[in-house]
Amino acid sequence: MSTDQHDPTPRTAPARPAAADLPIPSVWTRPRRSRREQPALSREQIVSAALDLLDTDGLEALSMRKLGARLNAGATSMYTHVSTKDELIELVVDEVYGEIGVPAADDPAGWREAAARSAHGLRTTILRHPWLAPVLGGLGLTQLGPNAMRLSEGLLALFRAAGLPSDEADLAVSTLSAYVIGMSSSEAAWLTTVARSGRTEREWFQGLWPTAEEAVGEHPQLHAQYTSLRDRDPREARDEKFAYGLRRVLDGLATRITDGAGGTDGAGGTDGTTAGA
Amino acid sequence: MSTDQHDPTPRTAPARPAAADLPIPSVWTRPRRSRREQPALSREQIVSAALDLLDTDGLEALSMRKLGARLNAGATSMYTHVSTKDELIELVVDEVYGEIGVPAADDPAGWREAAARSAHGLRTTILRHPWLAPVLGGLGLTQLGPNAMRLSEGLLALFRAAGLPSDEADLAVSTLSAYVIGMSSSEAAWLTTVARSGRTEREWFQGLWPTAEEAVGEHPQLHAQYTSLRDRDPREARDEKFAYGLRRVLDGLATRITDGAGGTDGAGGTDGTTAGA
DNA sequence: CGGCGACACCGAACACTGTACGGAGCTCCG
DNA sequence: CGGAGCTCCGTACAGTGTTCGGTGTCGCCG
Repeated sequence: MSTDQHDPTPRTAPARPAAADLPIPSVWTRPRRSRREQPALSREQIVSAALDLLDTDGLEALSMRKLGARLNAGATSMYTHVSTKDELIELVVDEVYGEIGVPAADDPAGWREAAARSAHGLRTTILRHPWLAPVLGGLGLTQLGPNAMRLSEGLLALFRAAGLPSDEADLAVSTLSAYVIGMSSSEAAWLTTVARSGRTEREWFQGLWPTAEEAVGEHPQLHAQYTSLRDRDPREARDEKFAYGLRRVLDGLATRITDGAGGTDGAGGTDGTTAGA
Repeated sequence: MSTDQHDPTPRTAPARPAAADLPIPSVWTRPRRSRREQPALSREQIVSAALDLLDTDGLEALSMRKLGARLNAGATSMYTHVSTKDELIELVVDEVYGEIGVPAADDPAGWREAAARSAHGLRTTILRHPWLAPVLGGLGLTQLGPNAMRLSEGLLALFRAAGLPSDEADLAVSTLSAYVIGMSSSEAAWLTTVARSGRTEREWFQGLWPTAEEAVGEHPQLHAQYTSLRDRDPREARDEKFAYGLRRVLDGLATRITDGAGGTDGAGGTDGTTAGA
């Protein structure tokens, strides 16, 4: 082959020795391979390196300089492929959206299982990349990346196939996503603080106990809740909590699907309009 | 009176004119009032100034230096009252939690309206302080601040009074909160980007339209959804979307309350365990 | 009443951050 | 052979959070 595109040595060799003392620039010390036929830095490369950095070191560890270093590139070289750090993060977010399988819309009767599968998929993705939690909070559900769109489209189709009219399918997707993102982000935040402490989830919880017990003060319900959590496997408790809420959300959606649909929604009382204080 | 504790002049007067030209330091130009009996800087003061800054200029505008300037104090003076910027933010978050009314647990039959009221309260608080969205993503639901605890306790009591056992009341509260936070954060994120553009919500949406139409590409459901949103009042659409999801969540919780409770949960199929891809 | 420890405040400094800009090296097209 | 155009990068700027040493002032104790 004529291309040596994965050359292990840094591309620009010894940087720049000011002006003098450089060891005779010969053909051999010169960097090889053109820049044109293999630009050495690509958007995908940058995005995947950023993802790596985020997953291993967390959100605040991602800096353009560190990212550049990891790619044997200068700090500002990224800006020819990505216009801003925020844009880069949006790209990375869509990248991880790609991990979530798109549900199949066949079998209308199986909508519930399919929706549950997507929900769990979204959750595991968030837990695998906990830095998503604050980022999603700043980005919202309305994503324009191709992978996010594929997923939305699939969910939309799923609820359409289950019998909802198109407007309501949108509402249903948002409801489900909001729940999953809300719950999973909270878990991710918890896991992040635990991880930062270097302790296990259980150790951290028990270390927190004295503080919590005092803070819980005169609140009997909270106290009961905390004590009952004390001797449970935290991870199992989280799994169960997520599953419970998911069942409730799906139950709520089911009232609009399995019943004679096309009703005026209703079901509740005046939930819709009463503003809270 | 001997104390002039709310002196309108800045405490450190004209900052510092280098070395010369200062107008003869006499007894009269000296700052009055002791530091001991009115420390001039208090935690509450700092927190409320920070809240102000956050509400008017957004999350990234909050810096210790700007905060200090607003309080006529040096940048690092905050650190005697607050150990870290993150801690400060936690305090501000609990402060805004205080805006949300705690539900009353009397009248078990009215649980649904009460829960809906709390949900709307949480939502309006998040929309009033949109910087909460990314912050909550990094903090999770488990808050130890007094106001957050008051609210949790109230919600817990509400579901207990409605007939749920204590473990399940916790699950119900989490479900509801996750939905509300997920949905409202998404709205807040949207509003933040809109606000940054200086346009109205409608203008921004219509300006986005060409891009969106292209990005939507081959996805028919998404296309339909976007076009149907095109001629609606965005704010009304958001309100309706939130209300719809809230009804669904409350419907789902209702299956565990108004029915013969104490069942084995069930209702769905295998929602609980199937992991997603 | 004098001294002293505690305390609130602050200026300077450190190690970083995102990014604008100008220039260097390169390749391809005319 | 001369640009045009592109990628890459060093430098620089205007910030950031936080540490540290110092300074002035207070209440308290002897």
